[in-house]
Amino acid sequence: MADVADLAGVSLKTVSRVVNNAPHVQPELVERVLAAVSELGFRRNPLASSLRSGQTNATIGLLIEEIANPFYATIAGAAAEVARQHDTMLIIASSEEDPAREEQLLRDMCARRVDGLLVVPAGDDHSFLRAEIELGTPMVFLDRPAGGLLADTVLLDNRGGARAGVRRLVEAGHRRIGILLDSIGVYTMRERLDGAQDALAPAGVPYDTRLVRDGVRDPLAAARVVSELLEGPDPPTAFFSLNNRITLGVIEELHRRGSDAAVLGFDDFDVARLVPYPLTVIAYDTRELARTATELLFHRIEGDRSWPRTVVLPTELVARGAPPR
Amino acid sequence: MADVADLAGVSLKTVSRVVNNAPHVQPELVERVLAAVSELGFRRNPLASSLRSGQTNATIGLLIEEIANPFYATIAGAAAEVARQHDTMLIIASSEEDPAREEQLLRDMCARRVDGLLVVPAGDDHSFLRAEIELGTPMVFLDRPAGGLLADTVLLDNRGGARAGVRRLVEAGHRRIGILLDSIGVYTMRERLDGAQDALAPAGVPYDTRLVRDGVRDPLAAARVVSELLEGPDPPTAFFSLNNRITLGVIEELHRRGSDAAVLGFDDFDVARLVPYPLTVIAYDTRELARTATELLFHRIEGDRSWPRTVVLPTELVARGAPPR
DNA sequence: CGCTATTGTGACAACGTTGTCCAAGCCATA
DNA sequence: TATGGCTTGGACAACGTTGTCACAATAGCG
Repeated sequence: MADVADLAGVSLKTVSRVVNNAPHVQPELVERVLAAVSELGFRRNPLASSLRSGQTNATIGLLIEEIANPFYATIAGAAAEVARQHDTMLIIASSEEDPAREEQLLRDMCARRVDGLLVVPAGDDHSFLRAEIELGTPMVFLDRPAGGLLADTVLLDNRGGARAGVRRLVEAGHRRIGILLDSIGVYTMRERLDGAQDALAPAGVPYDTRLVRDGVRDPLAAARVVSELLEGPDPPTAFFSLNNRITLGVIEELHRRGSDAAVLGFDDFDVARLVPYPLTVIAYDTRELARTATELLFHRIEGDRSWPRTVVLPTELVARGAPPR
Repeated sequence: MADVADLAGVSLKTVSRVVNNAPHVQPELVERVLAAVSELGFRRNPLASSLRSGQTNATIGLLIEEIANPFYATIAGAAAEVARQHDTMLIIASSEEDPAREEQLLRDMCARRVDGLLVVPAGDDHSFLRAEIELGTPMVFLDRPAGGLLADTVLLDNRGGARAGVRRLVEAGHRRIGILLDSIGVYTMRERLDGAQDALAPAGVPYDTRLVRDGVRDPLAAARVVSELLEGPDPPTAFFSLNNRITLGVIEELHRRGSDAAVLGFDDFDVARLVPYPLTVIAYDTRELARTATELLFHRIEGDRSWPRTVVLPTELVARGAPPR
């Protein structure tokens, strides 16, 4: 900047004024400075700028579990889009579901003085962020609530969606429903399971824990569990899979066996149309989830200091897949 | 930091030494400083640090077309993983295939003094980056080559993969092959098309431009084009779709019609196993692509100043999908 | 013509760090 | 006791920028 000032024959401060479009600079000087800027290829260093001004550095952080997962990729895409509308860069970090790593990454982002933070929580204690929040870094949690912290949160209606889906199964006469889930340790899974129970009880269908299988991590495991349940005594006539990875495995196995069990799956997926089996999915708008959260974050960044909000977005039942063979 | 120094009763510089694990500080003082640090909740500001030291700021930038696209999401995931191994943060920005936006984002990232840049090019002129490269910001291009710039590049063997796939179709006796592509303006599409021609010519199969359809943007369009070709005179007996979005549409339409045309698709996709149609895909390792590029970038960051390299990764033919009904 | 507004410009310090350099203290050796 | 080396701590400037303030130049007024 000093070089530019020398070349243009003005003071360093005048250069600063020009590059910041500050008022009260003679048009002629502006011209000279701009000429010098482009001659020297000068570009303002936003880091130094935000160091001095203490103001925003036009960066927000997004913490997710795993970028390569389409759910989080969609979130990242929507967040990036909103960020871009606010001329803000997005830093993305993956916690890989590891609470220790999550804490380290969040601290690191705060140390970088991001303007705000979007967090899909992995751990269940986020009280270490309280100091940051009080220090003025706005944060919005999405998909899952923060642990031990009152903060803005945007969630899906996991429980309501599961309740509506299972109610439909029950109304269709199913009394034995196999339920497959990834991990009961995850908030969304617990909510979905609670929703299923909500729907069973009033219909007088007993909640049979032998039909509920935790720890189903991938399609292969799902296929195996379906086999077990179908070959056991008093097999289920319907399956409720609590995420789309599981749904794929369930369908594959049912298709292979030529079974006609009903399938209800939480999470939609793009190729669902192509799947050779009829199923009902509990769908939701992932982009909307992220968009809502990011917009809330920018409200906070722009100074909204009102009481923390919790927003719950609706889910929808959708019929998918090819009709049975 | 000054507050910490006061509380610990040492000089500011000593605090700096402690937080940087510098040698030659009395263990007792280290203790006092650390106590003060945790009491005051002090955290080093890496931005100010890198401003002063002029050294790395432990951040690399990744420019892709669109985060929500699984291909780019996978790239981002692999890049993030390698970055993490180097204790480096990853900034991700989407160009949305817009060259002007690409230029702006790349300039912005350079202004933020990232340690290096990973770029999936959207535009076809990147000469504006020459100044940055000379200024010492390492860059690696992946999936597509940079335009008008000699730089490190990691590519897939698009042409070879297409050649091998089409050769197999030809060897199976197909003489009329419908080819569907997204946009001839994209480098990878041109390469794949060239590969197809490479395989047709030596087998004496004419390259019939009426069978080549550009501008097929989504599965629906692909289905429509398949219909047209099949209903036209002298319909194709095989289809080569140049990306997986198109493959989905092609299969859906063929399945609907009960056709038994052969399908060759560029790009693998996770649910390919479930697809109710036999197909051959040209697969490749997206994670490996990104990993190779990111590791090359870190070599450069760590001081490798050798001549720019171009790495081409192989593709593989894989049989996928259910056997015909 | 002197007086005050108004506008344009620049000197200076500060943001939070760290590199450089010097000084003080200590010990060992001659 | 004097000399030298080694360890440790601190003063200072600098990284690239901007906020504050003061000053100079111009215009407007009686």
